[in-house]
Amino acid sequence: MTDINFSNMAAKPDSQGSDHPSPTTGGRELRWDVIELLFFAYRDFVGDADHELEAFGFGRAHHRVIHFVTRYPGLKVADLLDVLRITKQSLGRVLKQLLDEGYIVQKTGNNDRRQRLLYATPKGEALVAKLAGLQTDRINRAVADIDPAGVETVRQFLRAMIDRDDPDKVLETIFGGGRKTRE
Amino acid sequence: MTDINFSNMAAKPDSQGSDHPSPTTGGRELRWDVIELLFFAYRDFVGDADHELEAFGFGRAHHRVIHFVTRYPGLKVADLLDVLRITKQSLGRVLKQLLDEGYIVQKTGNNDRRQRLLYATPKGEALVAKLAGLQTDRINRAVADIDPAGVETVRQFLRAMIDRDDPDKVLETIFGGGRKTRE
DNA sequence: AAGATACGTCAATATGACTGACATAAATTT
DNA sequence: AAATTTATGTCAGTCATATTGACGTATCTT
Repeated sequence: MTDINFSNMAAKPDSQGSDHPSPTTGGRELRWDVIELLFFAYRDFVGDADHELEAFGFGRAHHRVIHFVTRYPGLKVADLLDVLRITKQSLGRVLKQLLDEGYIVQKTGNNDRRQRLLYATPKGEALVAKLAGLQTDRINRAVADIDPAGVETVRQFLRAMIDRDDPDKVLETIFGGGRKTRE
Repeated sequence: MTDINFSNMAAKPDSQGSDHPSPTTGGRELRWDVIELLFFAYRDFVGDADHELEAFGFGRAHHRVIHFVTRYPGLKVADLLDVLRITKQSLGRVLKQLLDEGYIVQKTGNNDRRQRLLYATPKGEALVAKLAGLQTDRINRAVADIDPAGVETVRQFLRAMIDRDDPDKVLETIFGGGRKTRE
């Protein structure tokens, strides 16, 4: 068992305690605590799904694709590229696998027949629901001691952490009634 | 301009509105909203640093290493592996680059001379402070409309999202006075 | 002296990302 | 009708980050 009690690890001078005091570095208030909490929270949050995905031979990329396709049926390839902030080529391989293995189907657009609208199959939806269930469990544990108003504050915080300058379609939906791009 | 107003994208039946009502899927309450907010919030959060890192020829892996070394001086290689949840080999290359380019130095442990304790150089600290500054700006914008009690709720939420079963050294520090592993 | 530990490194591999180029079909503009 | 643009798919090559497994060396522990 590696030696335990931080014989080496000195607490940084500017980080006087360890918790929430927003230490300063060079006169600037840096939110080390929130930065690190976000890192660890997200690490463990995606870890839930990662574990499960291994059993399917999928990775995080597959999860992101099938998740958003399930949630926003009829998503176009171009929309997905916006949301995931990856390139067509990166998406291509992952999407092809999900199509080949029957998690997603494509339908030609009605108005524009160049478009391939994406829909999750029941198989795909089941996988997404399973993964979302794991993540929901974690969220529920996390908000167990937080009242509804507090949970709304958490949502407000997360929403405010997101760039709003050029929202993609999914974000417009999330931020509800955005209609920024047209009246 | 791609067609705007969701001519294709049907809102999922179980997601009646778009915002916070915690829709249900198959009788189970799934927190789609928080799941997606976490995805977008983290995407944009790390995006800040990613941009800056390009100028240095570094990636996210470098950031994580130099960040934790700066914040917890004297961190051992083994500790870093615990925190980052990667393998020695993955860490090796990144760490070597940071050493070679003078962002980090190693010192032999006093008690145990097998250990290589890691310390950030001023150059390394400057980079970390710069990146943390960007992330702090985003956090500050996000909490601008949230009162101190609300910010504390956000911290509470993030802390509760983190696995506590086998905390590494850094987490023990963050969770302050944990001392779980020994009296 | 023997064994365990901390670290470094080698080889081979996988995944997810990238750029740039090019092809096709369908829509739009001229 | 012809030219252009758009939406998508794909090819080739590359890069960064991660993996497992094996092995070596110095050092600490037993």
